[in-house]
Amino acid sequence: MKLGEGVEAAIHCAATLASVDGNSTMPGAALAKCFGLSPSYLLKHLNQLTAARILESVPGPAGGYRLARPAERITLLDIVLAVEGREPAFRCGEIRQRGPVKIDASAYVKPCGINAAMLKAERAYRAALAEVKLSDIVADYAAEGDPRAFAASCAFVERHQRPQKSAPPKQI
Amino acid sequence: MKLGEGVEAAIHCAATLASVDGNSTMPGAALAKCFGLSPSYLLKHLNQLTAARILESVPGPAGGYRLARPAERITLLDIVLAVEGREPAFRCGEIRQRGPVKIDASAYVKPCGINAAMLKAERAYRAALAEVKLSDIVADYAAEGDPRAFAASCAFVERHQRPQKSAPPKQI
DNA sequence: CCTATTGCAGATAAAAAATATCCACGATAA
DNA sequence: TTATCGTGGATATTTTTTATCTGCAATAGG
Repeated sequence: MKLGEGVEAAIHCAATLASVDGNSTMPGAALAKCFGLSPSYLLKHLNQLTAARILESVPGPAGGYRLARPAERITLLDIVLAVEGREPAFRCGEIRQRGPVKIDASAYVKPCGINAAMLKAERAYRAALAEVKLSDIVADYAAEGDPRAFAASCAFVERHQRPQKSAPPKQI
Repeated sequence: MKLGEGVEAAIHCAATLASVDGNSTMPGAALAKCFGLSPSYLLKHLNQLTAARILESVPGPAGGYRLARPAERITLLDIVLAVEGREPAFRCGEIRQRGPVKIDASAYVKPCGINAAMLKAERAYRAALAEVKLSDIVADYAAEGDPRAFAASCAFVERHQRPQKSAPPKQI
C-alpha cells in the first residue's frame, strides 16, 4: 500500500493557500518553489484539486490558486480522494471464481467476505481522514510548530499572494 | 492508494489452507490452479507469508504449505503487512523544508502535523484489519456463502492436501 | 490593441514498481 | 535413484508514477 507523493504536496499547498488573504491568489509556480517541487508536475495535482472544487483557479497575470471554500470545510479526505482517486485500495478480482472450483455464477451473487472486510477497514481509514480539517492542520502548525518556520512561511505567502479584482469565492 | 493483487491472493490462499486437515500440506501449484493464478508469481507471495511465519512450508514430494498457527491467531493485518510491507502508506518527504522557506534544522525537530494525521488514520486502518481473524473469514464463508461454492472448495482441498509424516506445526 | 503572465489540456518521455517467467539448487518421500 | 516440491536469484514484461514540454485560452496592465 502506497500513497503517491502528490498527496503530501497537495496537502501542503492547500495548507499554504489557507493563509492567503481574502480572495487573493497564489501562482502554482510560487507553490512549487515553496516546496522545491517540479512546477509542471505540481500543476497536475493542483488541477486535480481544482477539478474536485477544493481549489479555485484564476487565469491571467495576477492569477493563481486559492481555496474554493473555507479551510474549516476542507478535510484531509477531500484532498486525498481528489489526488489519489476515489476507488478503494483493495479491488476484489473475484479470484475465487477464476479457478477450476468455479461453479455456476448464481453461487457468487453475495459479495466476497474478504472484500467486505477490506472495505470496512478502508472506511475506518477514510473516516479518520474526514475528521481532520485543513484548518486543524494550519492551527496545529501555528501553535505547535517552530515560530521561525511559521513566520518564514507567512512571509513567503505574503510575498507571492496577489489581490484580485474579481469576486471572492462564494461561501456555499 | 492501491493494494497489490498479491494481497487478495494471499488472503484467499490462507483461507484455503485453513481448511486442510491437521498437519497436512497443500502444494503451491495447487493453490495457484485453485484461483487461476500464475504459479511462479504466487510462490513469491506464499514465500512472503512463510517468511512472516504465517505459513509453514514442507519441501519434497508430498510437501507444500500449511498454516503456521491456528486460523484464530492470524489476522488480515498479519497477511496484508507480510505481503505489502510494514511501511506506512504515507511517507513524509519533509517537503516543508525543501524550498526557500527553509530555516535552520532546529526549527524542524517536531514531526510534521500532516504526517501525524496521516499516520493516525493509517493506525485506524490497521486496527480494523487486526480485528478480523482468518477464522472469521472462513466461518463467514461457510455460513454466508453459497453452499455449492463452499462444497466445491472443500472438495478441491480434499483432493490436493497431503498428509505428513513430520510433526504438526507447533501451537506457540 | 498589445504584451506578458498565468492556468489548462494533451502528447510524450523517463524512471520506478508491479507482475510474471525461468532456472539451478537443496530437501525428501517413495 | 528418481520425481516432486520449496527457495532464491536473475531476468523480462507490463503498468504506474513521475516529469517535461508545447500550444492554447484567459486576462491584467499598459
